[in-house]
Amino acid sequence: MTQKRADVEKTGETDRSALPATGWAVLGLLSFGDELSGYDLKKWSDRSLRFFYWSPSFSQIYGELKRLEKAGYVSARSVAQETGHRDKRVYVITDEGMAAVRHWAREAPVEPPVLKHGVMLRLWLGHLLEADRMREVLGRHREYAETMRQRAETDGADTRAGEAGAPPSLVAKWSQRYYAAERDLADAMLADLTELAELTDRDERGGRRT
Amino acid sequence: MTQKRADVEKTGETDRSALPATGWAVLGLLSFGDELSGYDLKKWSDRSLRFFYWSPSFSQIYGELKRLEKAGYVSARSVAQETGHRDKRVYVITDEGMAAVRHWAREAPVEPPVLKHGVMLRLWLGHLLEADRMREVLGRHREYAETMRQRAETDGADTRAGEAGAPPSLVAKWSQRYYAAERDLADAMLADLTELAELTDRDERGGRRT
DNA sequence: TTGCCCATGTAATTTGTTACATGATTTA
DNA sequence: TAAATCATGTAACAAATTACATGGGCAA
Repeated sequence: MTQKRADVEKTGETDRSALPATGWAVLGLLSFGDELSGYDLKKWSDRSLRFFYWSPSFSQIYGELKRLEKAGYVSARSVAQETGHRDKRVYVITDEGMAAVRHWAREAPVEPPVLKHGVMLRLWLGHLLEADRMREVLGRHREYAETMRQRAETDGADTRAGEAGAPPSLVAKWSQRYYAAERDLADAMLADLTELAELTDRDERGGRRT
Repeated sequence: MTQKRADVEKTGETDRSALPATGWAVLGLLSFGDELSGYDLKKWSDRSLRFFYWSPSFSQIYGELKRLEKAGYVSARSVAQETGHRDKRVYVITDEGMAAVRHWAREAPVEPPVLKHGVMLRLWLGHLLEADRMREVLGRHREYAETMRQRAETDGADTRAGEAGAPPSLVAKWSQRYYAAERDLADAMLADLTELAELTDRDERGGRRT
């Protein structure tokens, strides 16, 4: 029950290479080389990061960009829009930024995956639920997983920005398989539920209890 | 790109049935009927919730318990310890608490799962990594998944507190399968990596480029 | 003429973490 | 005698969300 203690010495200096994971994620998007606005980054993260690492909100992306700029990892410029649109602020990764992400990707310890599975949280409370509600929730989740799988498939090409017809990246492939597995897991649980119902049914008929 | 807007009317009243998911998780633990301390809850959540819904920190559990008590969903009493230990504060769910979780489990909309997969975040940055680092990270993740699978198996009996030899709950089964799938997904990616290396190798020998 | 898309950002709030304080008991 | 376990809690901070402000263009 040890409360984790960071093994960082507490010198008064702020570690400039320290960023929250979201910061690395945003810098990672930029590391593919394009000059992008906060808005672009949000859209792109919705069709890439989203499948394996949640997509940050607009305000967070804007915040991270500011932090990255201050750290010297990205540089920004304003571009005027053709039509009456508001000016756009676009960002590119700097050499220092590139070196920093590379270093992070190669050296930083990998945190274990975080899973917050709302569906299972409900089903875990099975003693408070009717079987029908369980089936309903599971059915919906099955559809969600299948939809995500399809999206991972179609958006997979986007992972390498631009490059049309590029082969799906390893992670894009992983995502497709992950959501396929999630769908199959839902099916398996649905089957478990049916089996359980049959057992109960038989027991009731026979007047037995296990 | 719609910024989500809660469909709750903004009457000045605070909705007493509103709780963060963590609050429901803690109340859920208590809904199994035992009288437990914050410390107990943390330990138990580490071997149940953890597998499908992250385990809150001590301080959070203590905070949530306070909130639940204020809402009337749990009641607390202090019990003296035999030996010199500090007094223990134990909690039981109230009837209102029971009604509230039940209602939540049955009616509340189910949020989609949240996944933050640090491992994939690294591998997604494959253009900055050597194949060896990728293998290393994946190998470690494979071991992590296998360990979690085993723990889900052994801790599964704990899901229904007490009841020795109780059959594994649906969710315990799901967790075991989930981590087995996670392990297999790592193996599949490792295989993809090998295949990719072979292709590159062949191309280099033949002097071709695809 | 309603509502969505583009576009950027601030403010307020909530959620969650780590560090720290305290202290007795048991185990290696 | 060092460490881990039991036990509860506060304070400071970090991370992330929602709400809000602003405003033009475009499609149904």
